[in-house]
Amino acid sequence: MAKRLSIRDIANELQISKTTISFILNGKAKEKRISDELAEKVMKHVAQRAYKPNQLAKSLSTGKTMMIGLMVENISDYFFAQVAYHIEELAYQHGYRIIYCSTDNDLHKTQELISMFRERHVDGYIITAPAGLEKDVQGLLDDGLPVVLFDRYLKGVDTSYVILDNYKASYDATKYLTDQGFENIAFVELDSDQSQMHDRREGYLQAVADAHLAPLIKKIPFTSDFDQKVKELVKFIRKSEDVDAIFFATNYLAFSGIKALNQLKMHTPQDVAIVAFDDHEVFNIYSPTVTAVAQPIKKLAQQSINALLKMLDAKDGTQTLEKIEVAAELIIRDSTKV
Amino acid sequence: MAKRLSIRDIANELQISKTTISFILNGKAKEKRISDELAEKVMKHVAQRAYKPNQLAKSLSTGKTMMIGLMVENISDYFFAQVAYHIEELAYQHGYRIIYCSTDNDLHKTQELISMFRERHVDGYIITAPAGLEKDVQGLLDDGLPVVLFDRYLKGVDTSYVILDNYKASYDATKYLTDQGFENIAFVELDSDQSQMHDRREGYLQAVADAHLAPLIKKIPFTSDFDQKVKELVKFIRKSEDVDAIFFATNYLAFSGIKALNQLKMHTPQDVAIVAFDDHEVFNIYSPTVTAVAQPIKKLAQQSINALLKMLDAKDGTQTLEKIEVAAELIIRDSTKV
DNA sequence: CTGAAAGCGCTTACAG
DNA sequence: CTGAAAGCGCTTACAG
Repeated sequence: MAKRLSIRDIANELQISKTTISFILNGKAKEKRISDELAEKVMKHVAQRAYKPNQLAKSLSTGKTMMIGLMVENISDYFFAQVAYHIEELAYQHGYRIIYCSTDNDLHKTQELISMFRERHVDGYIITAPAGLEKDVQGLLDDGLPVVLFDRYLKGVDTSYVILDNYKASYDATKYLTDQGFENIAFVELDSDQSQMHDRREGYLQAVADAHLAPLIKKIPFTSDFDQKVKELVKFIRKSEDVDAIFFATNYLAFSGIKALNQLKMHTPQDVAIVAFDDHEVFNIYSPTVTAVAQPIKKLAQQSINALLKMLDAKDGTQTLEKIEVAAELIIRDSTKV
Repeated sequence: MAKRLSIRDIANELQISKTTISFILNGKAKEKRISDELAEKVMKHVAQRAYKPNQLAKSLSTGKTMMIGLMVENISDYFFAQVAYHIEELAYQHGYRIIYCSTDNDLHKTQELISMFRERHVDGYIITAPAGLEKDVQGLLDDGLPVVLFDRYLKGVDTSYVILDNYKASYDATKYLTDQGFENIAFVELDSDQSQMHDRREGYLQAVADAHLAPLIKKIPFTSDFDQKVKELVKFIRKSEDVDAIFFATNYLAFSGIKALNQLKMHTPQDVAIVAFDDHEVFNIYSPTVTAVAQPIKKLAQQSINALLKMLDAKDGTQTLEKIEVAAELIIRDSTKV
């Protein structure tokens, strides 16, 4: 293994001190009043020798790693994978690298991952928090580590967050259904205790109430697998004969629902209309195409990384928190045509 | 920001040397013949003070970071996201952390990412290589850095790889179609120059030839977006009237094809049967469900990380390379029913 | 303008 | 069995 060049090698080759080279490499030539010629000479030589500073050593002495820890619920989920992709891209442009992981929405696993990220000294965090993570996030903040909550916030934790305006998005989608004349709109959700689920349910309830209709909520166990969800939904749909529209709180639930409807030989939108929260590329492929509440993924990614960069740039004490609720977009397709 | 504990703090608190503590923490207590009592006392104190060694410092002095660089084509793609998820899990169990990135199959971007990973001193690499990366991978190997090629190999680069047996998988799927009595089987692929595309095409060609049928290949530009692909396929299908089955070389192509068939109001499998390379959860949801060549994702992930760990463990000189071709599984569903 | 020196927090060869 | 010391490759306060 070829020995890597160190700053000392460069210093020796050029017969000047490491200090001077370090200053030049870190853009402090002007500030330290180093002559332009010298700076240029060094830069040229460094480029020619293809010298790359050792980031490990740099991090050890500066305390910054230029790494951001991104904890999503599951990196293999379409929504999170997309978000991760964009965040990676944007972070990269600002000199930051991303290190991801999947929390599986498991509190214990997430706590372990945080402690691993701390050991690795990541500079900042973007987290889709499972319920119960309040103390751990507060712990990070107390130690001066910036955290941006993503997709859901944590009550009582005062830090930046970027979430969808779930309440309004859900309200609007439901109202769209009532406006279309649907009268028995069911809401299918996960029995999880997260802020976004809660807000989606509330939006639905309000819109139904505003239209003087009766709500009907079906909760599916969070831990059930795909086939179990389908089974649950088949049962539910079968016994809810008068339901004329179903609003699924996530796209995965919608997939289970579509499968269930297929099994029941029911047709969309003739027998029952459907709307899904969270768009998915597939919704636009099969017919009927599926009406969906689309999260503006790029925008969410952008806002998150921006919020974090702002905290990262802030000198101690001047923290500016950003609490952002991004508006969703209702994409109307064939599954709700009347 | 609370000052973190260092090994020196622990040493002071316990009135023994850093050396001893370091030995104990690294499981060398026995080897260094440190008394059990002392070792236990230290461990207890470390646990109680919640001392975590600084990985940065550790890495700087050992030269190991316990990080693996995982470069996939696109982390937001279903297949790669799944693989990444499993690799992360397995690596974690062996004390390694994963740092991912997406190459977008772009040579230049990939080269940059490699150089970024080198700066970060990752211990090993798992790479889905874009065409033309031969020299860069060889460069890593020359510097003693282990590389496992994933999903596709690179001709002339002698290192471990884990790929699907694309040729056989493709041959078998095509043979299944000919056995079913289909006589005009088209093969839709991307015009990219990667080993796996090449092997899939060859498998198809051989199976068609073996059945004394004529091949029909349609190449779609790699850079086209979804709608462009659909358009191309609509044109292609319209003018290829006698085609009775289409074999798509990737699941994304299959999605475009399904959309195209929908636009043409053609029915599957009555008008034309379809098979997709790479299974997708959605293939089992909509009807007709889609026959697919499934990559055993978990197995691929497992083999890859194993191959890498083997190289990582090897003392210099005793490298054991693994060149693994994993068998695919043909999952027969409704889209090819006769 | 420039350099010698201390320090970041570990590991480990060496000496006893 | 245990410790003082050098070293990993940077940065930066300090001195000139």
